[in-house]
Amino acid sequence: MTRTKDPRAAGLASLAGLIADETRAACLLALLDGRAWTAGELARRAGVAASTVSEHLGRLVAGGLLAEERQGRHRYVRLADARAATLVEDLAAHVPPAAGRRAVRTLREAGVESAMARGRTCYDHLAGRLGIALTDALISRGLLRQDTGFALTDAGVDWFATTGIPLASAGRRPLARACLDWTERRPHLAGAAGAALCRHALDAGWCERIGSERAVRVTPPGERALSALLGISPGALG
Amino acid sequence: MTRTKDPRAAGLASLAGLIADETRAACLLALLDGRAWTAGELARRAGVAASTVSEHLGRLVAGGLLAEERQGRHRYVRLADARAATLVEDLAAHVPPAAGRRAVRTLREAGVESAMARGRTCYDHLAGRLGIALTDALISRGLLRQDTGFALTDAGVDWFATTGIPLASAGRRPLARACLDWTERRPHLAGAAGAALCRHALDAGWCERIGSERAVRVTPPGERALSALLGISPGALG
DNA sequence: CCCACACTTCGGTACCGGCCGAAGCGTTCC
DNA sequence: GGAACGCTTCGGCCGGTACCGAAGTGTGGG
Repeated sequence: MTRTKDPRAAGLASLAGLIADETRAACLLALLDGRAWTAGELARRAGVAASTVSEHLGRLVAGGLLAEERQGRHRYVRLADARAATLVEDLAAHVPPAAGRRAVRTLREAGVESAMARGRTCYDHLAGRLGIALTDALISRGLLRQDTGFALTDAGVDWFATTGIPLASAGRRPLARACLDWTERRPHLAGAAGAALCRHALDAGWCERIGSERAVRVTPPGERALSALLGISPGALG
Repeated sequence: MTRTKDPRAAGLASLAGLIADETRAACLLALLDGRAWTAGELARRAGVAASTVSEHLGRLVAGGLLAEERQGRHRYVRLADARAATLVEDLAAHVPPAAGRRAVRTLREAGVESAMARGRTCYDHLAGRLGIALTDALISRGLLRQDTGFALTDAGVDWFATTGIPLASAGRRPLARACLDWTERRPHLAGAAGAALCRHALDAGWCERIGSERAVRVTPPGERALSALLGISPGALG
């Protein structure tokens, strides 16, 4: 018999418990790129046996943080929705930066790391120096304001419309939301507008993914478009 | 020798681990009222021995979530800062609502519960129906916008100034932030502006705390002020 | 000066949960 | 059809930790 306890506290504790394991945390961080991973990929990434990660994924799915999709002998898994991604992002943003340091060993690792710092996806929006540059440009042009909160201005809504980026007013998801970048330690545009911008950038060929990682690179046409539409100089993305 | 792991994942897991215990979660939720509690009060609240809660508080302080202050034979403990409060709020907002249900047994409990639903503090800002009414009033008067994010408008900044509520541009804390209310399941005003509004409401006698709980009540002068300044009818707070 | 009180430290217990390897199951490829 | 592959289930091991009561420490009151 368990003593009469607060169910709110129990819910909070069990939710936090889902993330409170290093292996599960590593899976969630990997999945923050917004794409679907197989169980085996996550096991290799986390450095544990396949059987171990299988049990972890079962718990994360049961807890509603992940959605799964079976295809043949593969089990694809991804973050359940934008809410789950926000949860992980928010929590990760509270991790003291000192804990994020990591010794870079090989040249290849250094290359991947600098590409990630330059530009990457963060669930469904753009992050890294690219994300910061976009956010700064939107702010300096009066399309987004960050001084009194975090919201698009009317001019900002117009800009999306005239630029041809559809802003789906999807359900209850906020249009603009701040997401704290962990390499830059500064907020950048997330939410429905951030997702729309990212999708358009990939669709229109402004950016392309590098290899199978979550890093993205700005293409030459993308440089021209960003310069023309937002006055972003290519040097700002170096 | 521990295998080469991601220090980011380790940091995330250990942070979540601080919250991933029902007793610690209960303490954090109790401390969400923004005031300082003694170790004994928290022990009684959580239904565990004093020695148990003592160890938990030690871990929470070491983890940076709580700040402590010793006074004589008492150990006062409170949330370390607005960041820590936001962390707990955010996480609690993701707890499925079904987990929040709780059987109300006594008449006294029902009274406390309805008073809390009417108005309460959430760390340093106002929540409950009172918080929602304030937020709605600010939005309908064009002082706050929620449709494209969450930010004060220029008119909103002016309103605070002319009403005599100082908006300290304190450090990096955002002026306006959305906090999801767990009784109303709707966002209300938090951040520096929410804190300033709450402090002013208590200082000016618009509201007063009920007993030693976190519930607050609107006073008659407060009703007049809220009606005159924001057009909030007393009925909206019923 | 002594007792009551709030809290902490310590020893001990019980339990939960992460991990692995082996075996089992279904899919895909040759 | 058989072999390789990806994943899951199971049993067992191990470490970490939540919990308590009892004893210890320091403060405040009578």
